[in-house]
Amino acid sequence: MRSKEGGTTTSKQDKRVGKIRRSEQTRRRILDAAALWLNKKGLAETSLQDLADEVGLQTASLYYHFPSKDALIEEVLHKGIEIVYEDVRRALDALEPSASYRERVRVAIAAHLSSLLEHGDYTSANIRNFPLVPENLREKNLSIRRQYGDYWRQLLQDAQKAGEVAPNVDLSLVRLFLVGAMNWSTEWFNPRKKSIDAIADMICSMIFDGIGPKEQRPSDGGQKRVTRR
Amino acid sequence: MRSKEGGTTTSKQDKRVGKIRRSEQTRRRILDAAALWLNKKGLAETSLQDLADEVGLQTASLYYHFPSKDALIEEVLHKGIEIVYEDVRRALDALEPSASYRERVRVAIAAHLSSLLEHGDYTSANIRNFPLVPENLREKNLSIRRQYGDYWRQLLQDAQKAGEVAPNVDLSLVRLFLVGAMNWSTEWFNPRKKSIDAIADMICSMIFDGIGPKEQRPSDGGQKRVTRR
DNA sequence: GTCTATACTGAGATAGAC
DNA sequence: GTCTATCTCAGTATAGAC
Repeated sequence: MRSKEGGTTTSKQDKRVGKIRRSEQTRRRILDAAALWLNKKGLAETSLQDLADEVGLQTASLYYHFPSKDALIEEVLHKGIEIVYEDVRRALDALEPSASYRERVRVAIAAHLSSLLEHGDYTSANIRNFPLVPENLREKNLSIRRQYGDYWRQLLQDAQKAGEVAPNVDLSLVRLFLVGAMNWSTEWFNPRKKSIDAIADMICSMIFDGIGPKEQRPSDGGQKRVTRR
Repeated sequence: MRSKEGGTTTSKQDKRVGKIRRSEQTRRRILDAAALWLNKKGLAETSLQDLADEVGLQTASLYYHFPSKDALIEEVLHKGIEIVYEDVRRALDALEPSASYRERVRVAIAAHLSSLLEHGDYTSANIRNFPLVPENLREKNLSIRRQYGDYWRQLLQDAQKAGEVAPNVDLSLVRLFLVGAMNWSTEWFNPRKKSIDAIADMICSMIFDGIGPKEQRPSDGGQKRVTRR
C-alpha cells in the first residue's frame, strides 16, 4: 500500500479531521498526476498544463500548492525512493528471524520489483527520470538514495558473513548489477507474461546458483550431479 | 522528412575526395555534439542553441544539415544501437571458432560495456535517453533494437544447446536481466575503480556460477581462462 | 482555493542576404 | 554553408478578481 497521508504531511493542527482538508487532497492529486506523467512521458514532456488538465485545474492554481515546478518534481522524486525503501524494509522486517539470507534476498528483490512495477508511479517515476534529471533536482535525492544503497550493501554483507555468499565475491558489483537489472525492468516488464514473484524467484536462483550446467565437468561432459538446493 | 543521407554517409558522387567535403565534416561534428549533450544532459536539456555553441555555429545553420531537431536526434539514436551491435558482433566474430560459449558471452559482455562506457557518446546517448524519449523519436529505433535483442537471444540459445547453460533456465529472463544490468552501468561505472574487462569477467562468473558458496565446483573444465578466484 | 488574464522567456523553425 | 533577423508558439510564472 501507499505511504498514506502520514509520512511527512500529517503535522500541523488538523483542524478538521472529519472533512479532511481538501487542500491536502488536491495537493496529493497533483503529486499523483505528476508521478503518473513523469513515469509515462518523462520530465521533458510533462508540462504544468498537462498536470492541471489531469487534476482538473488551471495551471495557475498549481502555484497555490507548490512554489514552483521544480519543488513539485523534487517532492515526487523524493517520495519515489522513500516508498521503495520502506516497502523493502517492511517486507524484510516481516520475515521470520530464522529466515535464510537467500530467502531475505529473494524477498527484497520481490519487494523492490513490486514497488517499482506495481505500487503506483512514484518509484518508477524516480528510477526512470533520475539519470537525466537536471542537477538541481537531483541533489535533494542523493542522501536517501545513499541510505537505500547502504541497506542493500548491509544485506549482502550479512549474507556473506553467514556463509550464504561465497567469500571471494565482490559484493559491490553484485549490488550494482542486481539493483541495476531490477531498475531496468520497467523497460520490459509485462505482467501478462510473468508475475513479479516468479521473476524474483528466477532472479534469485540465477544470482545464487548461476545459469551454468549443474554438474561436474570432467572436461568431457561427465554427468555427476552436484545437488544444491 | 528524413530520408537518410545514405547508410553511413559515403553515398553520392564524392566530387572531391582530396579535400573531403567540409559539409560532411560539419554534419558529423553536429552529430557528435548532439551525442555528447544527450548523454550528459539528456534530451530535455539539450537545445539547438547548445549544439550550435558546441560546434561554433548559429542555430539557423544547423538547418542546412538537418531538416529538424527530431531528425538530428533520431540519427544519433540510430547510430547508438548500430554501434553497439556492430562492436559486439565484431568482437564475437574475432573469436576462435573453438571458443566456448561461456567465453563468447564474456566477450559479448565486455564488448557491450566497452561500447557503452568507453567508445564515444552515441551508444550511451541512446541507452540513457531511449526510455523516456517521445514516441515519434522511438519508432525508427525499434527495428534495429529488436535485431540486437535477437542477436543476444541467439547467443544464449546456442549456449544452452551446447550444454553450457542449464536446460531449465529461462533464457528470456536471463537476457533481459543481463542486458538491463549492463545498460544501467552508465549510472555507476567508474574507470578508476575497475576496468571494463574486470567487470565483464566478474559478471560472467556471477551469471554462470552464481554467488552462492561453491561446495565443489570445478567451474571451467578446460577453458583457457585467466584464473580469477 | 481557484479562476482569468497576462507578462516573460526560450525553444524550434523560416527567409533571405552574403 | 553560414549568417542576421524574425516569426510562432509553448512553457513557467505572477497579479489580482472572485
